[in-house]
Amino acid sequence: MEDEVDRLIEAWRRERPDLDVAPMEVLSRVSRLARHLDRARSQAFDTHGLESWEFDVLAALRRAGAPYQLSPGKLLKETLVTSGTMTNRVDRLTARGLVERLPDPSDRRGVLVQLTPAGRDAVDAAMADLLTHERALLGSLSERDQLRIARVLRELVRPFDQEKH
Amino acid sequence: MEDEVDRLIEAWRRERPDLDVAPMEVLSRVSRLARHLDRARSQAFDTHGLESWEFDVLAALRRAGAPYQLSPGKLLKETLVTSGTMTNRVDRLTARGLVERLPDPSDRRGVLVQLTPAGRDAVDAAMADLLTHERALLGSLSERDQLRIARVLRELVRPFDQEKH
DNA sequence: AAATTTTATCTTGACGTCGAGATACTTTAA
DNA sequence: TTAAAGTATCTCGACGTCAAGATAAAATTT
Repeated sequence: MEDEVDRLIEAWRRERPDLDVAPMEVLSRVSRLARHLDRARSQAFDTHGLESWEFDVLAALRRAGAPYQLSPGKLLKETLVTSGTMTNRVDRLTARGLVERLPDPSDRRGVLVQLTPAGRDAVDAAMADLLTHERALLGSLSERDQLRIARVLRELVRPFDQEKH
Repeated sequence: MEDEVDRLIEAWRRERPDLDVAPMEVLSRVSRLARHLDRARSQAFDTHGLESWEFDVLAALRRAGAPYQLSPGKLLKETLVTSGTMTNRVDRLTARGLVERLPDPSDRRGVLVQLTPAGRDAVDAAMADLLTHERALLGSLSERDQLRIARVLRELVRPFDQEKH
């Protein structure tokens, strides 16, 4: 059974028979699937009154464990946005009462961003819901296929993860 | 060997042992890999003086085959952006001499966007280069693994492709 | 044939991100 | 101890996207 990427590849094969377009079979599907996942995520978060970017920040704090504090610098490394963006995000999350800014006791330049109880509740509920949705998406895959594909994807991502630091 | 997603999952398991985070093994890797691919694409296009969004539009026209014409409406379906965005993109590509706007002879409301020879050269060169880079990324995978993963990804994407129309 | 609805494209204003630069504080070196 | 370099965060202007609305033409209905 065909998908959109099959159409895409077929068009390129017709127009550029000189090119080997085999890599698209994997990588174009990864890109398209990711775009769809983003949309599905946004929908799942809608239920909880959260935007995707809000979840990203709150989730980073939640993962850090009690007392759910991270510096803006750590946060922007976790979420891969720039410092100007993070300042803006923390401003808006503060206005919504989901996080608060605290002075860093050990560095007077620094700030700690901390999850409020409301923020923690919001991210916990959203995360549970997100996983339910994701599980449904993977429903068609056997457990064995899931393990297989996870292994292969890890292989593909590794070079990127390593090139930092 | 571990990757960033392993770290991520481990953190969630520690903080939320009540949740089944297995779906992240596949889907978080898809999202992260896609983000990395976007960056790699941007770099590949840099060599040819193209932005990613420029390539997306030019590639859609190129795939359409001679005479490399599509309406703005068709283009925005292919590239998944809104009409305001497409107007803006076509404006800028026209300014760069990579496409031109022609009146649609069969519908006076309509416009046809056509690749110029310079536009065609640019997209052809960029596409060849992109595939070379992508092939390198997939280098570590056996052909068999590539086929396998493509098949599984097609399965995962299909529900999304179908829900439209 | 006139009125209505639909289709195609462009215009506009709001919004979020980026990236360069500014500010304040800390660390290292002289 | 003073100067220089480094680090953490915020400010601000430019840019691209989106979504709603405007305009124009075509298709459909009456």
